Order: sequence, then structure tokens, then C-alpha cells
Amino acid sequence: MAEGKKEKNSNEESVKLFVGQVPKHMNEAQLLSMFKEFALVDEVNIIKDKTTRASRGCCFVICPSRQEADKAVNACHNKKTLPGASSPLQVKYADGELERLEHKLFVGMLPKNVSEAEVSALFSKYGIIKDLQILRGSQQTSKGCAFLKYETKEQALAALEAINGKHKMEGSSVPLVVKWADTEKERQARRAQKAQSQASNVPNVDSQHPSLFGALPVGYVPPYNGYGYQASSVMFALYGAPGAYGLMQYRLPPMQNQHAFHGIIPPVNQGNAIRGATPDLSPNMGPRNYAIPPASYVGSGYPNVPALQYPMAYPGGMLGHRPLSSSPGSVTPTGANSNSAASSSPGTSSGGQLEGPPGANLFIYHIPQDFGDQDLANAFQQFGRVLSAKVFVDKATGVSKCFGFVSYDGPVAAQNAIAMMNGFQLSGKKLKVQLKRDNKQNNPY
DNA sequence: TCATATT
Repeated sequence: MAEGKKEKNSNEESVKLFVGQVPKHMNEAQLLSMFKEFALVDEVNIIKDKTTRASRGCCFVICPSRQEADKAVNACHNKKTLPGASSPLQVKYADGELERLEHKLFVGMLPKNVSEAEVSALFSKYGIIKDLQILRGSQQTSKGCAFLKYETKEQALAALEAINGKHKMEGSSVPLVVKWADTEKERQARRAQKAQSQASNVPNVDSQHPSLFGALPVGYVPPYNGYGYQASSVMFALYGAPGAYGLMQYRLPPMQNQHAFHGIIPPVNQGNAIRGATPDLSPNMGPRNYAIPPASYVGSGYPNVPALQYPMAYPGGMLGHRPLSSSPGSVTPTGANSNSAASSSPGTSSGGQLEGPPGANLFIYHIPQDFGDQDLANAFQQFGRVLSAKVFVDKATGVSKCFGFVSYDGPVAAQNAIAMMNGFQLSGKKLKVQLKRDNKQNNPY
């Protein structure tokens, strides 16, 4: 259906919108015709999973101008819910688009006594200044740099090329620095860099515990974890709760995963707590998964972590609802069967947002701050097959919002989880565990 | 405090 002039969209004028709450079954043609009712649209690109190519439930919409983009936003954002979506369409400028349209420059090496007016006078020669601020400290003292926005990219570029490294302000011996301002993404990357370099200031395990560290595979290089910092579970065992290391997420090397110990297994089942291959381990496995060589923990108790404080070892074993248990002689003295430990449930997922059937999805609040998806899954897997477990985190900081979801494959597990876990005290707060609100009304478009 | 997903 996409006919008409389809000029290349790298056009400076065109604007990219991000659209969320797009049902995964919709295709680009359908979305295009929908958005065309409200604005000129050049293109729709569904955002797909890199490997499965399945829709991720969102798309980009390219509009030929800012005006058209605004029309689409105003007409659609939070205004309509597509059939199958749980909440209204989210339509906004894609990440980086606003910045791209701002033509923002950074000016460095400003003498501290230079005022806005003086900077403005200089830069106005190259175009219309839409915004200008000198960065200042607590006493309003200049930090010697400024941000500056022009009306057009051409003006900004002209100023950059004319002034950067060439123009010296009166009384200054060094020329001004003029660059494109960092984008939000660049700043985030920088923050992450910094956080990482701080995180690597942890005690040196090698030198302090050479024998234990030496138990790791020789020459083994753990996979990159996205933070440039490798932590071994042995370190966790030595130093206690990894939450002390801040926001970092840790990933265990695959070899160690083979022995990953999932914290909520009753003692009597220790023998089962050594997992075999663990296809269900998320690559984002949270810090509370301890890979401990069997000899290190059998008979020596558990790592001292919150995950172990659940109402798991119920001496009457009334918790033992185990849909997955093939239970060949799996009834143990505690009643909690071996499934939790031996589970090979390939469907268990902690990352995705798979929903279970009605009545099988839980909303959980007051989750401990340092819990991740996998921790949540671990905490709730004893009540049934966990289809997904998700702790929500702040997009910018990665800090947990302390609420999340657990989905089971059936309502019985959910009810058991509510019965056992609602009000359960964890890290000083009582979990609130209730059925997730059902958002799925039938929505027209 | 109820599934937020940025090729």
C-alpha cells in the first residue's frame, strides 16, 4: 500500500516517532494506514527481536516534518488502545530525535568572567540563538562552559567551524572549544563507564584468597557482562550479598551455571539443588544466583542471602504444589518435592513478559530493592511453574522500583503464592502479593 | 503500586 513519493528518509526534516503498545500481530502496512489517518507518514518500521524477528510490540514512524509528527502524537498518544494491547498507544519522539532537532552545541574554555550576553554577541553572528546557558556552580560562578542552541543545523555548524579552536575571547590565551553537545545516550554511556570503573574497585580476590580463586577454570574468560566487570560467584560467597556492590548485574560464566544453586531449596533437598544444564537461566541472572561448587556448600549451610529467608522449608510441606513434578518418588520429608531443584522446565522465563491465563498473574509490591527478575522467579517458583517474573527498574538508573509481576501457568499456583507470600516479610518490608489487574478490555479502533 | 518496548 505504500505508494506515492518515497523519498529517502534520511532527510533532515523528517522526524522519527517511537510508538509503544503496538500489538505484536500487527504489520507495518496496517500501522501505516492507521497513522495516515492523522498525519503524513513516510514509513513505519516495526521493532523486532534481533533473533526471532518477532515484533517487540513497538515501532518507529517516520513523518516528513515536525509538524506532521506532532499531529500524529497529538492524535494518537494515549488516545487509542489497539485491539490486543493492554494500554493506550504511546507515541513520542524517538530517543535522540529531540536532541537531533535542537542543534545543541557545547562551548568550552570560556573565561569565567564572560557573561551570557558576551557569548550571545559572538555566536549570534552565525545564526539565531534559541537558547544559551553558561554552566554555573553554587555561587553562580561560571564553570567556563556553556550550552547553546541554534535555530538550524546549518547555523550551528557554521558557528562550530568558525569558532572551534580559532576564536579567543578577549583576555583569553586559549581558543574556545565548540562541539556538538553530547546526546543523552552518550551521557548514559559515560555514566555507565564511570559506575563500572568504581565497581571494579572491589577488594582483590586474587591476592587475598588465592586458593579459592584458583578453583576457577584456568584461563577461563567469562563472557562480557555489559559492564566490563567480571565477578565470580566465588567472590559473592566470600564477600556476602553482592547487593553491596551497588547496581551492577552479574552474570555467571556458563561453566559455573552447571552448578548454579538456587537459593530457596529446603535443606533436605540439598542433594537436588545442584542443577544440571540450566537452559532456563536468564543471561541477566540477578546477583542472587550463586554458583557454588558442591563441596563448598554441602554441609556448610547456605550463603547468607535474603533469598534463603523465604517460607520455603515448611515442615509440613503444605507448599508442595508442583505441577511439573514427574515425581518419581519425589515426595520428600519436607513435602517440598525435588522439582524446584531438579526442574528442567525449559519454559521458565524471568525476562519476558509472558502472561499466564486469567487468574494466574500476580502483581507484587515491596520487593526488596536488590531483587532482580531471577530472584523473583526463585522466590515464587515453589508454588508452580513460573512463566515469567519481572521486576521493574527505572529506565535511566536501573534501580528497582520494587514492584513486579510473576505469571504462572494456572490460577492454583497463583492462589497458593498469594496465600503464602502475601504479607511475608522480606528485607524489613512485607510483600504485597495480589492478582494482577486485568487490563484487557476489548478496545475499539 | 499493575507488563516501558528505542531497529
